[in-house]
Amino acid sequence: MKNLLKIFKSLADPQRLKILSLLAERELCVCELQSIIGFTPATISQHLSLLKNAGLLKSRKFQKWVFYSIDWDALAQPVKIILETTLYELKKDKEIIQSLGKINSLGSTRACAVNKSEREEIIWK
Amino acid sequence: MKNLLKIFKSLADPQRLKILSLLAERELCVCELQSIIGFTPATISQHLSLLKNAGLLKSRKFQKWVFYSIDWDALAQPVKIILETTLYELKKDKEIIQSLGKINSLGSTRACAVNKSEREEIIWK
DNA sequence: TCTTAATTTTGTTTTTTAACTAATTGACAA
DNA sequence: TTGTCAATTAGTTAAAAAACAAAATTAAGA
Repeated sequence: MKNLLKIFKSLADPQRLKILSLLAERELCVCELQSIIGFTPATISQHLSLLKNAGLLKSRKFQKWVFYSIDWDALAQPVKIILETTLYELKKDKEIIQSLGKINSLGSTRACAVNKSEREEIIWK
Repeated sequence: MKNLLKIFKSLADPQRLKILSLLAERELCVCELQSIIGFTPATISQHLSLLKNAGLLKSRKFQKWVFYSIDWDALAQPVKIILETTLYELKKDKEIIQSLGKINSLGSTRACAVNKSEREEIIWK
């Protein structure tokens, strides 16, 4: 029960649902998430470590940045089902749609976006 | 998002997961739930109204008692999937198994169990 | 009608959670 | 090595949640 409980606690917050929806699109670093959903870097970092601790996310360091993404491979089947269902539903939400729209307008001049092609060759840890 | 959030908040508590697992077996009144999982009637009642408010439960009055059960018919498909997956997983949990065992040893001499056959003819509201 | 039993509501206390600021760590660049 | 930027950790505060006891409500039964 403890594992499931951790999952549900991690899903029981609007900011974290937003973060998950964004990470379902592509990997993002803390500063990108911050610029999309607001709050301080510390707050975003807290949400991310909570989600990671629940087993939903993985992260990797690249240069100065830490990139987070959904850890699909590590998810147990039932959790995968719950997360997929949730993400599918969230795509209909106005506020989520708005956030997703901001991903594309992040701009490629951001420091963390400059070495994109190089970054994508790095293996996940 | 608000609806899903309500669902996840309602699932993010060990007592409520236990209550849902019990109600997945059969309808139960507040006093039966109380005798299985403990806490005061007021606390049980609070958990039940929170779950009902999230749309997961329905209730009906029969004589002195209020019987609660899972409102499968009213659940939207994605919520149904999430709840089914969750209940399936919870069946493997030691603590949940223990609680489920207590359903059968509730005893038919309980006041609320005496008119069982009569009760089951009453329509849900 | 009056009493009793089951449940709910109200008010209170304690714990947990979400946010912030400030201090620390880690990686790179000057 | 030193400075800078990204991220994390630590410490604080305010809000939300979970429990309880006590009072209010509702339905039966005396």
